[in-house]
Amino acid sequence: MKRISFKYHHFLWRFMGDLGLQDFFGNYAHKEGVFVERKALQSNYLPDSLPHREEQITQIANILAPSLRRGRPSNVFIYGKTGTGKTHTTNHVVHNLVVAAKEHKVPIKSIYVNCKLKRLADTEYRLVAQLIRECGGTIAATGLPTDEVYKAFFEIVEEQKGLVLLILDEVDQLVKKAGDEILYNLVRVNEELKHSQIVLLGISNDLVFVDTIDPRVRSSLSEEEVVFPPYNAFQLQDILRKRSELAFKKDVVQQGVVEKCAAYAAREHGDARRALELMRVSAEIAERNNHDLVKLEHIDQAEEKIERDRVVDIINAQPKQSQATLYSIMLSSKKEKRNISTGEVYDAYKSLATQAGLRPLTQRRISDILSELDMLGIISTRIISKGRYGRTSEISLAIPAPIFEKTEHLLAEGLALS
DNA sequence: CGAGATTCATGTGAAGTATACCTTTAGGCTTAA
DNA sequence: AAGCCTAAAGGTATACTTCACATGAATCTCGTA
Repeated sequence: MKRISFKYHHFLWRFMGDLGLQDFFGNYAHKEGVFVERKALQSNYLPDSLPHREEQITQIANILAPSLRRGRPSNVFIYGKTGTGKTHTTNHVVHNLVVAAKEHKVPIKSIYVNCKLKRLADTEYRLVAQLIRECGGTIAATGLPTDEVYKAFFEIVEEQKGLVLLILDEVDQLVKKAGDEILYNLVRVNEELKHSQIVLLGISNDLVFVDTIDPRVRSSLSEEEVVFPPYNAFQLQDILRKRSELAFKKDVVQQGVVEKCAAYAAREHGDARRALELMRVSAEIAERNNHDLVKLEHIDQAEEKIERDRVVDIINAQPKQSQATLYSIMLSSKKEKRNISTGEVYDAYKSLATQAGLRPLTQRRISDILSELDMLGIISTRIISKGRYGRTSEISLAIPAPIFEKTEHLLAEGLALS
């Protein structure tokens, strides 16, 4: 599709516009679907109420409340596994705070950055640059001294003449990659700022994360801590029901679907995001198959689709060299069913790279790429020593077989034809 | 037979290099008074 | 003379390479029972 020239595309569009498209859209609009409000199940949807998180809401609210009297609240550290509502709850509270502040004419601004997003905020420089962008400023993507970027950011903060709430989602990812100096620097800023103050709200999936950072930073970063326990199956059911009521028409969800979605997600440490996604994708599958009832079997299909999409997204986001590495793992693991060693992967990679017109990287670099892929959960590596015959990582794909086929095709296309 | 030394294939840390990009500065050119 | 553009100089972040050392259990060596 992407190879279709503009002219041809244009022609196609007009052709369809005249004959088929109107009908198509017309049918689509009148078609009986299961959704009323699809958005209500999407992961970025912010519901008005967050059930079973009342305690955390009051905790955070209490911590941040002094800001309304122009005091400086403590920095907060928020823990919890993925999908326990950390991000939503925090944003919910902060949003309400900002609204209240506006009413009372107290200057408060909030900045939200997700540190996990690759190439956006995974180094010190990029994080600060992203912070500036969030404030509406512009900054060069590279080339500036880091101090300079900090300075630019401070100036923007200073201009606010008030409180700035800095929400750093998934800080643990950032610190793991870029070190804890960033946090130290941000904390240190407060001493230099005259008219403004910064409050850090760190959100982390990693429960032991705080123990790994510099004690100086630790004491100032986690002045207050809030823990988000996982939802249990009943709470998940409750959440799912509430959202389904918003999202679906009446009586389109088969008995037991909610329970099954909740059970799946509860198995994965109570991940509500996953439960909701499962629900939404199941319904989409049902809808696409022209069913007006979301059935249990759709959930299984949905689960596979979600996993596949996740893998495909990750792979597409990878640079060419990582893709080549992954592809060579796939090729060699297909040849031999046992786990593969680093050396084998590197050999396969070298020939593949030259074949695809890439400059082969060194083994050192491939080793790093492998551990990155491991972190992404696409492969799994385990260092083993084979005694007299050296030490190596046992590498295996962490992708289920049916998804494997699709992605392999994708990689082959992306590499060989470029 | 068993304790310690060897050995292999690679993991891993540190330092160096190439590239791409940034700002500043200086010089040359144009323009307007 | 002032203003603007361009190119070189000087600087940085990032991705990668080079170098060097660390690892850890199967195997080897050699002393001992």
